[in-house]
Amino acid sequence: MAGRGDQGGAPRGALTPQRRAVLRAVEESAEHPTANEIFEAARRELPSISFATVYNSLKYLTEAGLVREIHFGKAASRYDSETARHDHAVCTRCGKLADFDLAETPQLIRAAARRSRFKPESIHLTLVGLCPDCQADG
Amino acid sequence: MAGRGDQGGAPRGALTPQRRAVLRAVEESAEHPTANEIFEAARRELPSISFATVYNSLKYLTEAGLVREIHFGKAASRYDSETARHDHAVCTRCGKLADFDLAETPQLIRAAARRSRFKPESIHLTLVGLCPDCQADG
DNA sequence: TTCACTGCAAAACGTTTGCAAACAG
DNA sequence: CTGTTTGCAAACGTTTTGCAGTGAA
Repeated sequence: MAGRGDQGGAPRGALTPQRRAVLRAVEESAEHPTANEIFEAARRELPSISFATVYNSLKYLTEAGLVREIHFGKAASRYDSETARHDHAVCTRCGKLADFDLAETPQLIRAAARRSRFKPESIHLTLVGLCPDCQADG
Repeated sequence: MAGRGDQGGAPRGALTPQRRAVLRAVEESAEHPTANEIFEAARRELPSISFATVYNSLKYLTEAGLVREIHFGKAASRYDSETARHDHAVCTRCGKLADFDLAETPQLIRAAARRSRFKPESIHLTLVGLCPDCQADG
């Protein structure tokens, strides 16, 4: 079945319309979207896109370094178009995920490596607390 | 169906044989076990224990502060009987998860809170790299 | 009797995979 | 052709839930 025209064939190994739509969905989302949210957004632009393609595209984009995958707890993965190293803060009340950057991470990595005896590659730092909005709402 | 004797009835709100078996499984595991591994270990001691009970018990023990749940990436949750605040290191080669403790976390929390404008509650820090064994195996 | 806890089975959730169809090169 | 990508649907692993049965209080 199938084959109405939009689907199928692709250029060799690069930015297909689907991948572009997925990338745009990540870039244009203010928050850090989940695969599901990306799917919905991409579908508005490319109604025939499938869930599997969203996942394939995210995998491709992540490996290509255009997008970064973030995890916290057992919740669904979220995606971030800011690919440089940075830190996260999660709100315990509304669940918002914010980016920030700590200047002292190089020393931090060295200290952590010394203590753990691991050969360091990267460090993940997440602050858990109340976001500014939730602090205000009481 | 059922009711062969081991299952069922329980004291009001506390350490049942099942919960004790689950707690022991976490404490006696050298590594940080997954729910599945805990299930297998607990079953050796209490053959009739079910998966659901392991999850219920882990939830109870976590809320009671006897056990701590740790996540990394999209892998299954792992459990840790060391409940004091501490940091983790994950090996990119063999997947081993090690504990360590960074002395400078209070300053770190303050710096992160200042940068993110969140009201801090806790901080999660994970070093990603090569564990000592995998460094040796080259 | 009441109520928390157990065991089972099925459901739910996010994610991955197998496969046929559809192209680009 | 060959090789890659898509869409669909079904499978997967982890975790949660509904429900009946059980026993301590």
